[in-house]
Amino acid sequence: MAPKVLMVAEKPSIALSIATVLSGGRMSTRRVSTEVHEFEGKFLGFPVLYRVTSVIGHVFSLDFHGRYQDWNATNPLDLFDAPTVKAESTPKAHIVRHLNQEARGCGHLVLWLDCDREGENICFEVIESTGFQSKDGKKIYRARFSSVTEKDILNAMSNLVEPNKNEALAVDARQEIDLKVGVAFTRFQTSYFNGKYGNLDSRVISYGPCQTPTLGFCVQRHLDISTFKPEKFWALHPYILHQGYELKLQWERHRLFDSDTAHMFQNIVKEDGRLKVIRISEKQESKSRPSGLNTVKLLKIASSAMGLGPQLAMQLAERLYTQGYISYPRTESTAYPSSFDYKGTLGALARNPEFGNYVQLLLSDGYHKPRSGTDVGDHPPITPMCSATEDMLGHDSWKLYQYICQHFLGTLSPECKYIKRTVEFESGGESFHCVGQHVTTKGFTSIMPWLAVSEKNIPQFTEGKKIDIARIEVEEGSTQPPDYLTESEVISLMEKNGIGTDASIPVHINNICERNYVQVQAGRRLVPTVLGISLIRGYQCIDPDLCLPDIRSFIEHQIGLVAKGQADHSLVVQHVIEQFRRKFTYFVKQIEDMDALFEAEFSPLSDTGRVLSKCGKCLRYMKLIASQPSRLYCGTCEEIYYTPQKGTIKLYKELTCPLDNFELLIFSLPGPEGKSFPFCPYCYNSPPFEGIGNLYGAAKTAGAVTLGKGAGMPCFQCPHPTCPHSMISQGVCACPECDGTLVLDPVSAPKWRLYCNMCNCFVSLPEGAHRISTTKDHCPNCDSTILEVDFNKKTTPLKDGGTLHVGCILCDELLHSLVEMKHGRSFFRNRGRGRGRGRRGRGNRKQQDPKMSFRDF
DNA sequence: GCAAGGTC
Repeated sequence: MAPKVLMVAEKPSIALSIATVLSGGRMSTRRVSTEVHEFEGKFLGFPVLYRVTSVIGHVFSLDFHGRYQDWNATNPLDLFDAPTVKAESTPKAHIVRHLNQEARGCGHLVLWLDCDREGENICFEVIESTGFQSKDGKKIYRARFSSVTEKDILNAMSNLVEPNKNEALAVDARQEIDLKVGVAFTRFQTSYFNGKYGNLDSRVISYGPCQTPTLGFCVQRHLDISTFKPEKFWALHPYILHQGYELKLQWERHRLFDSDTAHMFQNIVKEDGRLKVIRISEKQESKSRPSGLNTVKLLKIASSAMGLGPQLAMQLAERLYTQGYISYPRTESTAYPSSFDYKGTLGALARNPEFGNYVQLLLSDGYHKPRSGTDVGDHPPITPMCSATEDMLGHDSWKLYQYICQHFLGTLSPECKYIKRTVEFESGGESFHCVGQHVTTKGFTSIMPWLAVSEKNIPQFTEGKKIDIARIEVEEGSTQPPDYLTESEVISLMEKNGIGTDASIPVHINNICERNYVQVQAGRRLVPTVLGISLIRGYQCIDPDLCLPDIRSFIEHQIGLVAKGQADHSLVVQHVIEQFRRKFTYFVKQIEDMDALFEAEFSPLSDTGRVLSKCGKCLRYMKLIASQPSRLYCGTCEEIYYTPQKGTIKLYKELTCPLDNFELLIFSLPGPEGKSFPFCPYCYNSPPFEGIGNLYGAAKTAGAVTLGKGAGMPCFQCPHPTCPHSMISQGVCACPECDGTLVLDPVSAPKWRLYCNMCNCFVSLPEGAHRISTTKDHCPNCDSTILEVDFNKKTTPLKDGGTLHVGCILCDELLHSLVEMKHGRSFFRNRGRGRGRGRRGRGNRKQQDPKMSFRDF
C-alpha cells in the first residue's frame, strides 16, 4: 500500500482548498471532528495517499493550574509565579484525539497552517497532538503559502521548509504574559472595588494590555473634551459680484484670534475697495481609487456608514462567507495576489441587477489593474464571490455585501480626475483666493458615489484686472471641542498602535462595552462611563504606562526578539513578568490614589442596597446590593455574602436556618416558568456539608467545583436531615431526566409544582390547591415522599367533598392523574427503569455526607 | 468571574 501523508490546515476551508487543488477535485471526504479529504497523488516524486484535514484555530489554550482558580484562596501577586497548563481550547471538538487518529500510519506530516506567528505556534500544537516524531524516516514539513490559489499551493509543495520554533515560542511567551498580567490585575481590582462599593454596575473590573489602552483612547478624548476651552476668532471675507455669480473669497490668513486686528484689516481692505486678480492657476488633480478591502477597513465602514458594530459586522461577514457570497473576511492584505482572477469575479457580478451594467462597462472598456496595496501573506482582499440581491440576504447583510461589491469594482475602476482652478486676489496688501472644481472623469466615484468630488463653478477672471468689492464681512466664530471618538476612529487608533488584530479588535471593543466602561451612543461614538473614566484617571495617577498603547508595543517588541531568535524565550518571559510584577506591587501599594476617584463617584456598600435578612452572627439586618454581582452586606460584621444572580430576592417568612441562624431568603428567576427556591445566605456561600456535586450557578468545569460569585448551595441541595427546607425534607422523588431530585417549590401556590434541583425539568401539581406539603412518610411501593394536599373547597376532586388528601404522586391514582410533566419525557410510574431510580430522591440516604452529624447543629 | 489569540 502506498505510504500516507497527513496534511493539516488551520481551518476546514483551507483544508478543502488544498485538497481540491492537489487532487484536481477527485477526492473522498469523510467527516470526523473536522473534514478529512483523501486522494492519491505524488509526494517528493513517490506515489502516496494524501490525507488532508484541519484544526479549528488554536488546539490548546493557556490557563492557570487548578489550585490557582479560586479567587479567595489565591493572592493575585502569586499568579506571576504560578505554573500554567495548556488545555484543549475546544474540548468538545476532540481535535487532539482526531489528529492523533488521523496521524496513525502516516509517514509524513505537512503543516499548512496560516503563515503568521500564531500559525507557526499551531504547527507545534499539531505536532504535539499527532505524536509525530521526526525519526524512523518520518518527516515533518511546513508549507509556506500566501494564498490558497493553485499556483501558490503547488509552489508551497515544491518548496517545503521546517516549522519555525522561534516564532512559535514568541506566541507561547505572549500567551503567558497576557494571562498572568491580565488575570492578576483583574482579580485584584475586582475584589478591591467590588468589596468596597455597591453601585459599580460591572461584575468584573477587568484589566488587559489590549482592552485597557483601547479604553484609554476613549477616556483621553473625554478628558480633551471636558478640559477644552473655546477661543473666539475672526475671519475676513470679501464678497464680489462677477458675471452673475456672487462669490465669497477665502482669506489667506484664514482667521485671527484678535478682534481689533481683524477689524483693522477689514478697514484697510474697505479703503482699497477693489480686488486685483494676481494669479490664475489650473491643475489636473486626481483622486485615487481604493486598494483591496481588508477586514479593518470593512469594519470601519460598517460602523461609520452602516451603523453596524464590529462584532455584528464580523458575524454577518462570516455568514456571507460560509454561504459563498464573499471571500474569506479575515485578512490584513490590501494587495490582490498576482494570480487573482479579476475577469472571473467580474463575470460573477455581470448579471447582478444592481452592478451588472457597471460590470459590463468595465469588461467592455477594459478594467484597470488595481493599486498595489500591501500583501501580508495571509488571505487575498475581501471580494464578492457570487451575485446576490437584497431579497436573498436581508437588510444588514445586503448593505455589507453591497459595499464589498462597490469596493471591489472601485479597485478596478479608473481614478477620478478633476481640474482645480485657483484664483488669487490682492487688496490693501491682503491676499484672498477662491477655488473651483470641475470633474472630468468620475472613474470609481460613479460606483462609490459617496466619495465623489463636488463640482464648484467659478466665473472666468483675467489676470491683472481689478474687481469691485461688493461688501466685506468679519465673521466671528469660536473653536469647537472635538467630539467623542467614533468606533471607526477607535479601530484606526488600535490599528495604528498595534493593539489587537483584525480578528480581536471587535472583541476588545465589545469587552469595554460589556464591562460598562464605555457606551455606544448616537453615530456609534464611544462615550466613557464614570467607571471607565475613574479607572483610566486612576492609572494615570498611579502608573500611566498601564493604560498607554506602548504597553502592547513593549510586549510585542520583547516577543519579537524571541521570534527572531535574538533572545531566549524563558529569559524574555521572566524579564517581562518581572517588570509587570513590579508594576503590580506598586499599583497595589498605591491603590488608594485610584480609590480616591472611586470614592467621589460611587457609594460604599454600607450606603447601598435595601435592608433584608438578619445576619445570624450579629442578629442585625444586612443589606441587599442589587447591582451585579448581587450580594448581601453585613455592615456590622463587614462581611459579604453573594446571592444567586439575575433574579429577585425576598425574605422567606422570617424563617431561619437551623445551622447558622441566618434568615432565609427566596430567590426567583424571572418569567412565568422561572423556579423559586429558598436559600440561607451563609450556607449558600459556605456549604456546611462536603460532597455537594453541582453547586447552583457554578461554572460547569470538569473536576473541582469552585465557589464563584453567585454560585452556591441553596436549600434544595442541602442534605440536612431534619431542617424543613432541605432537600431531604422537600425532595419528593427522582428526576426522570437526570440524576437530580424533584423537590417541592414551597412558594409556587396556586400553581403548585415540583422542580428538579439539577436540570430544568418540572412537574405541575394540582392547581389551585390550598396547600401542598411534604410529609415524613414514604411510599411503601416506590419510596417517593408522601404529599399532603389540601384542596380548595370549591374545586376539590374528592368525591366526598372533603379537601384533605394524602398520597404518593406516582402511585396514588388520584394524585397521579392530576400531575403533569412540563418538560421533556413522560412521567410515569412504570418507566421501565425499575424502582431503583425512585429511591434516589430523598429516600437515598447514602447521599448524605458521612461527616454530617448532629454535633454540627 | 480573569487576558488575548486563533476559528465556528
